[in-house]
Amino acid sequence: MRDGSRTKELIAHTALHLFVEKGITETTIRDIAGAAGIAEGTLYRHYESKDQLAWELFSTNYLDFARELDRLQEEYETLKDKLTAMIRQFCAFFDRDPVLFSYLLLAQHAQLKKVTPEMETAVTVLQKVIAQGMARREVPEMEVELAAAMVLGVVLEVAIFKAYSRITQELSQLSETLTAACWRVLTGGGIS
Amino acid sequence: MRDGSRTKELIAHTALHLFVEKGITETTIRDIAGAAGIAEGTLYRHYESKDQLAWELFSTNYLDFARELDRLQEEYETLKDKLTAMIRQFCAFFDRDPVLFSYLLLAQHAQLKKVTPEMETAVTVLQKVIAQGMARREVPEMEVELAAAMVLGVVLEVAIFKAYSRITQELSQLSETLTAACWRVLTGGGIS
Amino acid sequence: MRDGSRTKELIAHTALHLFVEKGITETTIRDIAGAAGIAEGTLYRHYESKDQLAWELFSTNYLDFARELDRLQEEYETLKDKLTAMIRQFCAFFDRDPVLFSYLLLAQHAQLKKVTPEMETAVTVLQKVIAQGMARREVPEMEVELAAAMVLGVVLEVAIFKAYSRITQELSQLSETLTAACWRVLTGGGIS
Amino acid sequence: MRDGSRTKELIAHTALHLFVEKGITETTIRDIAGAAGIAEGTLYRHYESKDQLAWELFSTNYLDFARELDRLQEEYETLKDKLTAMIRQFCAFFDRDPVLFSYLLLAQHAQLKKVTPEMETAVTVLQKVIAQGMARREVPEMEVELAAAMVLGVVLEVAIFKAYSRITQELSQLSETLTAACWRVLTGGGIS
DNA sequence: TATGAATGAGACTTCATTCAT
DNA sequence: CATGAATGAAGTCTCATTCAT
Repeated sequence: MRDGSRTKELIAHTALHLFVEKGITETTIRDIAGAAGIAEGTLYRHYESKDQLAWELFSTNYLDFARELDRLQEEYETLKDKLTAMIRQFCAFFDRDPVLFSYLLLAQHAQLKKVTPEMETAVTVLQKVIAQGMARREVPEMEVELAAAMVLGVVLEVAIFKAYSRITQELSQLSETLTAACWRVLTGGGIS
Repeated sequence: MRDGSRTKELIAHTALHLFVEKGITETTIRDIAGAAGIAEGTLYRHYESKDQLAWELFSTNYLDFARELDRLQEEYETLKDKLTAMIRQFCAFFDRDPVLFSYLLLAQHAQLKKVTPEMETAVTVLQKVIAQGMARREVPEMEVELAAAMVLGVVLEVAIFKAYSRITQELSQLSETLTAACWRVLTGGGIS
Repeated sequence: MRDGSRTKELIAHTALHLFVEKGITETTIRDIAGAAGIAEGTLYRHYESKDQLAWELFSTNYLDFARELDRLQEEYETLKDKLTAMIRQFCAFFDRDPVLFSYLLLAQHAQLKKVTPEMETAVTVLQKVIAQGMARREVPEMEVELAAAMVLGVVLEVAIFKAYSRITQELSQLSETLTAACWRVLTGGGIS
Repeated sequence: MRDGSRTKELIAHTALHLFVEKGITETTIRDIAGAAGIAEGTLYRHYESKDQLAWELFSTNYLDFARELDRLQEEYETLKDKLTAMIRQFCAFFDRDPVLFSYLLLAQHAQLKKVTPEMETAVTVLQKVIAQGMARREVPEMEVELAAAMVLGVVLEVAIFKAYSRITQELSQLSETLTAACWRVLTGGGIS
């Protein structure tokens, strides 16, 4: 009652889980309020609308993660080190909060329309890093977008498999395997 | 009756596009009827419900594609040939109807719950093929699910990039590049 | 079911009465639907929203009445004849549908904001007619708006008294009395 | 306590303006609190409810004004003098606080239901005064309610025009003109 | 007295679905 | 088979009011 920000976090947490479980549109305000143990109207003291709640949940984490990745890659010199660190970070992020990851994944299609091109995302960071690596002759030249797509695909799809429990190990345990695979994708089959 | 089945296809086609454009839940029966130039009630002559329409659109194509892949892989002996053919097929499928591909992608989250484990999907086919390849010592042993995830990721994410116009080439033109990348992922960096 | 326009009229009629009885904001969609014997959703097949219903009810009749008055005044030459006819018409309008009149009165404050200046209203017609009468030297010069206000006030307030049952006679029976009073207001007390 | 009554007046003042600007139902407690710079709950320290606030605003001023008029008319002997004084007073009232006048006007429809017949209003005072004038043979006999309606209409509608800025002069400047017009209405066109 | 987070009834509106024509 | 007006359950959101601080 005194601490409104606690309520806001409670709503965010509850909504995130329900969104992932049932889908955003399929989750009703009543669902969220009920699960959070608050009144329906209370939600609107903290979020303007359901859409805005979904967007805030998405943008905050999506953009924050990109910033985190960018800060991280700057600490390293080579593409190989950058990539290693980024994938390690990605795995840690997933393991820390798989539900959040799932949300980012499922919300993408709807929310990405609101992401303006100047916003930095994990994709743009990855492309930038790969482009630099090519410029440094670390890896052979190829279309940057294609390279980024393939690298991203390797990591993302494994995470998706994990989210669907098709893979059982912690993602962090696979970090090196993923890095190696990505590196092979980028280096075009030369000796790693 | 000929006219009737034409109407059904018209509905399917229109719905598919609207579903991709706006999302399934966000697309109303009125939207579909309006865009298809038919009355709202008419849709129910051809589909039991909106859910059933969405499901039919998904299952038909999702499962058909898996069957197609399976039939194809049987024509080849080695994993490498199987993979090459499957990826070629995947790219052709995408290029033939990118909207349909987008639909399968977006419908996944909601519809996959209705896919029973015994149904054969592209994922199961891929896993089966990879498992055989490992048994045949074509590629080194590793967790099949992990291998499948990585291979799938490479191909799928490139398709997604293409769907978002982040990549401009036709997917079929990238077929060999993708196959090579997947192969490197699987073979652990040995000489291809 | 076949004739949608009948339903629309039913809604209009029901809403009008409820709006007058309870006020616009105080009347709910459920009230209207219940009183009209239709489902709540049905209202939205005929009106975009409650606001639009209130506006259509207002504008149609308000503007129509002005047009009617204008057509009428054109049939006469002198201000006196025009005024006589207009007041007679006003009284007939009131007697024909007192509820409609009450609605126009009560909706004014909220709806008049949406009336653009170029729209012709009873007020503008009255001002025009009085201005012409002054130009023709039928009545002494004075500020047109002031003259119009006073004439309108005489007629309108009597109608309001009637609407509140403070006056019991039919308005049409008072038509001549009102005309005479208005004329005295305009002519500044000279011999009529 | 001094501070408290100041807060109450602040609320009254703020609410009055918002009520006129947006309508009573359309004005929320939050609107009022926000505009007055107080918390939402504070309003309830001074008024039982929003309805009671609206009613107090109305009844106080509406009834006070009637009392004022009544006291005033008693100071004069003849209808003509009474009327002159009352109209002068009305104009002064309007010019002093046009927003308050607008509020009384717009609140009428909703609040008048709560006005019991024994309460003295401006209308009853006017009727009483006119009835006396007729009894004194100052003006010809006619239905008192009708006479009152017409006189009231002249004055009220001019005020309304002024409130809508269709008339620009101060109402007090029109006081004599209005009195003369009303007199002509009452005297049936005889010599003023 | 003042605050403002919380409440919850209820308002408006949407939309999948039905059915008489 | 086609139509489209009608339905009514359910969803989102508002807002007067309460109450712990």
